[in-house]
Amino acid sequence: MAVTLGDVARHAGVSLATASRVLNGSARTVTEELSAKVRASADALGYLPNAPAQALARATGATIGVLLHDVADPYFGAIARGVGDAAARAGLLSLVTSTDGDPERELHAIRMLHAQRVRAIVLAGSGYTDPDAGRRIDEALAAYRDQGGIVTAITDHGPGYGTVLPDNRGGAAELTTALLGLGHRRIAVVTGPERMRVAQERLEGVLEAAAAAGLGGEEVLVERAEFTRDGGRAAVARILDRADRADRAGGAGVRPSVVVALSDICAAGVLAELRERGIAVPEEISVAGFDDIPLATDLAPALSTVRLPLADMGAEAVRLALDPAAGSGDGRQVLVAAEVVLRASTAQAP
Amino acid sequence: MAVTLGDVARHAGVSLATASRVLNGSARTVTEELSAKVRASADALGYLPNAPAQALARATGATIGVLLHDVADPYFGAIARGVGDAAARAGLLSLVTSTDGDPERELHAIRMLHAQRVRAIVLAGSGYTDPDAGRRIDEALAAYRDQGGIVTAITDHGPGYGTVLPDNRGGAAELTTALLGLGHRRIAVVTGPERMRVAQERLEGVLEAAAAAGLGGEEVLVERAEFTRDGGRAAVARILDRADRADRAGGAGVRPSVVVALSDICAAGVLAELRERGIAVPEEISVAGFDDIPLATDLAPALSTVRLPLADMGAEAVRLALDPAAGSGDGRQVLVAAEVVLRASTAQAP
DNA sequence: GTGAAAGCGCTAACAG
DNA sequence: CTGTTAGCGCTTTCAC
Repeated sequence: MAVTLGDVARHAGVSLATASRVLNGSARTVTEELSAKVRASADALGYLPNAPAQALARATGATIGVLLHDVADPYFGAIARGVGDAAARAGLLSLVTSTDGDPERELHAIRMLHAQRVRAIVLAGSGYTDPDAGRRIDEALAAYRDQGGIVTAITDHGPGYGTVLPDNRGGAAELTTALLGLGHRRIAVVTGPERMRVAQERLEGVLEAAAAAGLGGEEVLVERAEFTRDGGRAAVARILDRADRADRAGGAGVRPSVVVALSDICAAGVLAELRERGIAVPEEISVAGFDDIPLATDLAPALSTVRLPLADMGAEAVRLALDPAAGSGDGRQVLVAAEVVLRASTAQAP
Repeated sequence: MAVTLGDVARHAGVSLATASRVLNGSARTVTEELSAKVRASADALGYLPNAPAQALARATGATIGVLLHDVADPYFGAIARGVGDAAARAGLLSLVTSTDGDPERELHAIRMLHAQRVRAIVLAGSGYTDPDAGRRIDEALAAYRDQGGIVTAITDHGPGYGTVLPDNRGGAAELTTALLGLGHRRIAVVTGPERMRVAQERLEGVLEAAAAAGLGGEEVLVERAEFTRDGGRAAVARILDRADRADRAGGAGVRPSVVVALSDICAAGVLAELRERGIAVPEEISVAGFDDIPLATDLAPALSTVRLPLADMGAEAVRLALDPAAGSGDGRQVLVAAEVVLRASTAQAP
């Protein structure tokens, strides 16, 4: 049914090999005359290469895989876009898998991508810290690499992988310092699940800056949450309830004057909960996020955050994968700067 | 290098055919004894099927393609997530292509997906109305279908395609009616580019409801914009500038009392522009959007909009593609209801 | 129920 | 520079 290379070759009166050479690039060269004939036949017949056949013959496909938590999440969506665009520029298609951060599903996704013989796998959201799940995933990744696959990561996944390294720690530290500069002395941090490397790095940045400014452990409340809107909402609710209970028990002013959510999505939930409780932001409590997702500036109030060039990071991960010369340092790393963006959700401490 | 089916067969002491039958399903049955042996060998050796080879032999791949404007856009991101999940449930991987609505890129993407021999193509964001570009795209799609491909669409693409049909027109009409009920009599509509079918349908819904309520052409201002934040922002700026100019020229009260942006992203831009101009929402002007993207409720103020079950729509499109019995009506359509959600951005007309 | 063998469409030596 | 040919790994008749 479909037009094959053979059909084109016959129609052009050349051999299969020649047709292949002109249509699907090759080192060897073909005379312009035959070349033109083949091209003419190809589009007269409406030839479209059979990618699986090419992948089989070449032992590598024309696709690139992306592993992330959720494409619908603005953070990952932007990365997926960057990966997709860079892949397209290289003539590749991108396979996107949303795993919700579930190690079992990540493992399965990696196997599927491996089976597809994708040219490379970009790890965008698999920042596990859990060694157990990590081992099996590493094995799957190793098997893939042993067969010529390339793995590249956004956020550290250990040495050996080309890595795009956003300055999570530095950005978080800078943000914290800025907040401290506004006079805040009691700060609540809504961080992500322990297994997420980004969450850990960002948390460390906050803690580090707080400690450097002489804040003690009691002045920095850390609350874990999923990196989702509801996670942020619930986390801030717990923080406030606890503070209020302490207040009633005699303490005073134990409420934090600022809450730093380590992801914008989370911060959106924090804002929602605060609004619902009638707590004015930033008059009573300041709020900051991280990532600077596209809608951050449209939240109520406009969210102060740390900007990361998400799409570029995705593109960079692809470049690292496809270009053996890209990246520097022994782990082939690309460092990405984070930039503090102060908007309306943060103000001088009351 | 890689472990092949042949290796497994040899290791298990059976033929290639038998190994294939047990590992990659088939109508024929194999004794439990051999079956077990093969499975044991397979995972002793760490066998992973070669998807391209399977695709070549079977003449169809284990992937599904999604064509959309931009994965990073919440509307499409949610759809992509739904498609990806449904695909995963069917054991398939999903290929995502962002085209920014550019017909040339859409055409190219369709060809790439066809070349990959994807099992189906889900058209999520190709609602062109422009017949010129449409023709070439239809041809590419037809060629794909002639070779056994299945095309399914979200939003109407003409008969012949299985279609998931959100009630754009009805939702827009209902929203408009609700606005009219709040006393608004001068309404501005920020719609999308002419080539986008969704934009047209939604616009028609608004116009229809307005006409039914006896509003004349002068009371409904229509402004086109790209369906992006900046598009919405610029559109509302044009609307206001024009109204203000008219005001100065002697007219009075020509400013609309409500602006309906036919996409939430657009509405976010509208809100931003209004905020910048110091116009209070909803006190001076009400604003409404469409889609109910996840962050709609977190905008400033919380956005009134029309909810569409985006992820479900994506999943439904996949079901339509994979299950020949799915969908009803001659065009195999699945109707999806839209629900008006009134939040803080709309209020009684001043 | 199981195996042998013929492709699927293309690439890449290898000759000429 | 061009053509011949042997696979790539798997599925699938077709015999046994």
